[in-house]
Amino acid sequence: MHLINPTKTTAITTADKVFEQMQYAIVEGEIPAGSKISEPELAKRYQISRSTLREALNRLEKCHLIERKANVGSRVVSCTIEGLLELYITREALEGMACRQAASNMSDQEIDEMKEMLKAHSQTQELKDGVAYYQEEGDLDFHYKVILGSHNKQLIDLICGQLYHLVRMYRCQFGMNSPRASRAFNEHYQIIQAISDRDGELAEMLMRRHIAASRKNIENKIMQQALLEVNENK
Amino acid sequence: MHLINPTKTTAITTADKVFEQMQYAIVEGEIPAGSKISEPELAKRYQISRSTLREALNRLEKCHLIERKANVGSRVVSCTIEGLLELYITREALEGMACRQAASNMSDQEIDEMKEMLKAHSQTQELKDGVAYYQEEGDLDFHYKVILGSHNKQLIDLICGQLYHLVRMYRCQFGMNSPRASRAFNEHYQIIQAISDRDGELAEMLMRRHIAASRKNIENKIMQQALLEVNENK
DNA sequence: AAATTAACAATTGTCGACAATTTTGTTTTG
DNA sequence: CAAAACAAAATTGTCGACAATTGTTAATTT
Repeated sequence: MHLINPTKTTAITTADKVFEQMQYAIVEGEIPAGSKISEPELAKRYQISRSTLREALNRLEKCHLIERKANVGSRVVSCTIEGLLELYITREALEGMACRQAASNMSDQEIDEMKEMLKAHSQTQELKDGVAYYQEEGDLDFHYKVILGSHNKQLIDLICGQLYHLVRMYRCQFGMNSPRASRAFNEHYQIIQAISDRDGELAEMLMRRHIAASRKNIENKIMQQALLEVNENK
Repeated sequence: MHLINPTKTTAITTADKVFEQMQYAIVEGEIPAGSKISEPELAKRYQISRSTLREALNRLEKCHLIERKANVGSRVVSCTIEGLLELYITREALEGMACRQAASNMSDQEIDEMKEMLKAHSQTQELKDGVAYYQEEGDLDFHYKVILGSHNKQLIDLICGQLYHLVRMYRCQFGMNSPRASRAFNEHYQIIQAISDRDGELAEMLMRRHIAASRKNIENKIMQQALLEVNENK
């Protein structure tokens, strides 16, 4: 998954590096969701000046991982259920369109590569029955390829550059490395087929259903979790 | 149009104010599209330090009006035809979904207000036959109301906070304050009707067609312009 | 005692200076 | 003469200090 978790990153400046570190820390909850950010404290922790830290904070704000108020300060975004649903609605719109565009704009070679990737993932999944691996890495990998396949810079930047950090954060914080793998796999296969057939309308529809299904799956999981907690407390 | 061009803004800090000034300057082409940004020069022009200017630049980058490269500097984005089309494709996806959500989430009162706004615009249009006014202000106003009506913070932030500055920039730079007013008006009316009927599916479809029509209109206009230039040069 | 005000501490915003990098122009070399 | 290597100038990135604002605690007033 070099696209999301690259060992060799494009980070040039120290602000970039701190940005990446903080990004992981926030996504994984090491810096807790909803917590206030103290500039002096973090500057000390990362051994940089406040100016550099603020530069990093600006980038975190760009991908919606923190929120700033003038003269008050920054907070890590909090992971609410409403926020999660809003995020998935937005993904449905953007990735659906990206998928439609991919059906028009991907080269034959790109399509072939994606088919092979899916084949490889299917084997890996069977061998290790490593559901977690497939769901986490494979799913993201698939979506990334489709988005990039749209060849639409605006869409690519919005989804990959901004939304997906939030997506990963929600996945981590709500502990969603979970199943739906086999069904998702079939859905992926159908989507590639539609792209391969250059059927943009169908491709968009399938991608939207795929994401909507994922959203509903999560909704159910959260419902169950809530019910469980109610039962424990009585 | 207080939503886009508020007399009383929420700008608190000086970086905010400079950001707003530069935003207008870029949208209206006073700072030319594609031009390099010299931090020392602009800091002098706005009578602020470079740190403050860089804070403003970060916000401009957030709404995609400038692009930065590490150790190289910032450039104002350039208005290309491909960029324009990509922008409209993205709008189609996002505003379509926002419209679907608006059909679910707008209150009856909000819907009534929007109906009245449209009525007012229709009268203004007839009286002054001020096509330009309607197209420029009225159209943006309508779209804003729908987007806000989605009650989806993610969508609202993406569209209003980021995309629309670019939309205005393209409109300014390509000189698109032009007709399509009467047809657009009917389309607006149909969309409100669908929202009022709580028919999200139809509302989304109509909004997408509305934006796609606008995109095709622009495509044609650019085609003609290109043809004109070819004829002049021979 | 509760509420208001006043002083204080802490945090954020802004500034000017220095360090690192890129760009430009010149010189050198083949 | 073209290309590569070097030197100088300009630009960006980073730093620490000061100014302005906010949040908190203590004192005052009703």
